[in-house]
Amino acid sequence: MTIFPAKAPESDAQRLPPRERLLSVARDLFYRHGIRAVGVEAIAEAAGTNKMTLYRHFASKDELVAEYLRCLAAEKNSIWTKLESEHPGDPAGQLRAWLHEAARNVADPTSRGCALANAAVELPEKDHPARCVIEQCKQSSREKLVALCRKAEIKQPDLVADQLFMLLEGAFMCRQSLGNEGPACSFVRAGEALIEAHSK
Amino acid sequence: MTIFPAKAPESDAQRLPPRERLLSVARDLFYRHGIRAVGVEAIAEAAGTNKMTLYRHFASKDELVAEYLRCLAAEKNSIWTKLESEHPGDPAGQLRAWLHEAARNVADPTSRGCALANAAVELPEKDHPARCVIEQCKQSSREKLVALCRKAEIKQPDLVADQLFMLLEGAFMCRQSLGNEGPACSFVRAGEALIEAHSK
DNA sequence: CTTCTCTGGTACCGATCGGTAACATAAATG
DNA sequence: CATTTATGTTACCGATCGGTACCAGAGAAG
Repeated sequence: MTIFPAKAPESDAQRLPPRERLLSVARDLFYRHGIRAVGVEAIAEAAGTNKMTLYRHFASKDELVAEYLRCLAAEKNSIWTKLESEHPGDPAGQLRAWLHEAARNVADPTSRGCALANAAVELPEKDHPARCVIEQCKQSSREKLVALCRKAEIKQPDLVADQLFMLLEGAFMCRQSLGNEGPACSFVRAGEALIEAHSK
Repeated sequence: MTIFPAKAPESDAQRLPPRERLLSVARDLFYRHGIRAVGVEAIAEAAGTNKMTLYRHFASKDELVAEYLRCLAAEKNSIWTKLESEHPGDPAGQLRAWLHEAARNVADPTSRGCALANAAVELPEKDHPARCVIEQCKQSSREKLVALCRKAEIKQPDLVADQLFMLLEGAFMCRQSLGNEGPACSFVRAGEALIEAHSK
C-alpha cells in the first residue's frame, strides 16, 4: 500500500541512477507532505528501489534531507546568474524580474511555500545537518538581494532588501494558511510600490 | 528517560486539573520541538500524568493539536480588544501599538515564529482538524488589521494591511533561519516607514 | 458507608519508525 | 573469462508511534 502515490508513472526518470531517482522522489514527497511525515521506506518504494540502496547512497535520513535541501539551495542560487544573463547591465530590470519570478513561485498552484523555510520550521534542532544548508542559503539570498538593490540604486538598499525578503517569506507563509486570495495576492503590488518609492 | 525536559519544576501548575496541565505542556513542547516531533507519551509524562488520562480528555492527538491551536488563536485574537482599551479612540495609535507588539513577539529570544503558521507548515493535510483553526485565525487577523488600517485613515488600507501581514509572517520566518540579526531586525523600521508613507 | 466519577499505573496492541545483515543477481570492468 | 561494483530482495532489529483494556485507588456526593 503506497501512502504517497507518485503522480508521474516514472517512465522517463525511471532509468536514471537510483541516487537521482531517490533525490527526485524525496524532493517531491518531502515538499508536499513535510519531512517528518515521510519515511525512508516510502521514498525508496516511490523511487522504484528499496531501503538498502537508499542507505548505500545516504548515511541517514537526516543526510538525505540535507542533500535534498542542498539541491534546492543550488537551484535557488542559480537565479542570480539567470537574472544577470537575461537583463545584462540592467540591475533595475533584474530587480523587477526577481520580483516577478518570486511572485510566480508564490502563485504556483502546487506551491506550498519555500521548502527551505518549511524545513527550518520542521527541524528546529540546531545541530541538524540540514540547518547549516538552510542558513547559508538564506544568508546568501539576503546578501545577493542587498547587492542587487544597491546596484539598482535603490535608496536605503539594506532596508528595502530586507523588506522584500520578508515580503517574500511572508507571502509564502500566507499561501499556506489563506491561499492565493489571501495577503499573498498583494505581493507583487507591494513589492512594486516599495521599489518604486525607493527608486532614483 | 525524558526526551523533552520540562524547564519549570511544575510546582505551581502541578495542581491544576490534568486537562490544563496537558494543554500547557503540549503548548510548550509542540512549539519548541514541532508537532510531529512530540509524542503523546512525552506530553503526558511532562504533564505529570499518563496517556490514559490524556485520551480521556482528547479524542486523539490530532484533536489535542487542534485544541492547542484553538487556545493560541483565542489569545492572538484578544490583542485587538487590548489595543482598543489601551488606545481608546486612537486607531493610529492602535496600529503603531500593534506593530510594536508584533515586533516584540518577533524579537523574543525564545521565539520560533508564529505557532499557527508553523502548524500550517507541519500539517498540510487539508482535512486535519487543526487546519480550520489556523485558517480562521489568520483570516480573522487579516480582517482585523484591514479594519484597523481603515479606521486609522491609511491610504490603500487593504494593500497596506496585507503588506503588514506579510511583513510580520516573513519576520517570523526569517527569525527561524537567520536569527535576530537577519531581515527580521528591519521589521519595525519597515512597518513604520510603510505606515508613515500611507498616513493622512 | 456506599456509590460514582476522576485519575494513576501498567501492560499491551498493531503499525511504523530509522537502520542493518546476509545473500542473490546483473552489469560493468579487468 | 573472472572479478568487481552496484543494485535488488528479504528478513530482521530495537525503538517508538498513536491508541486501548483493565484494574486500583482517591475524593466528593448521596
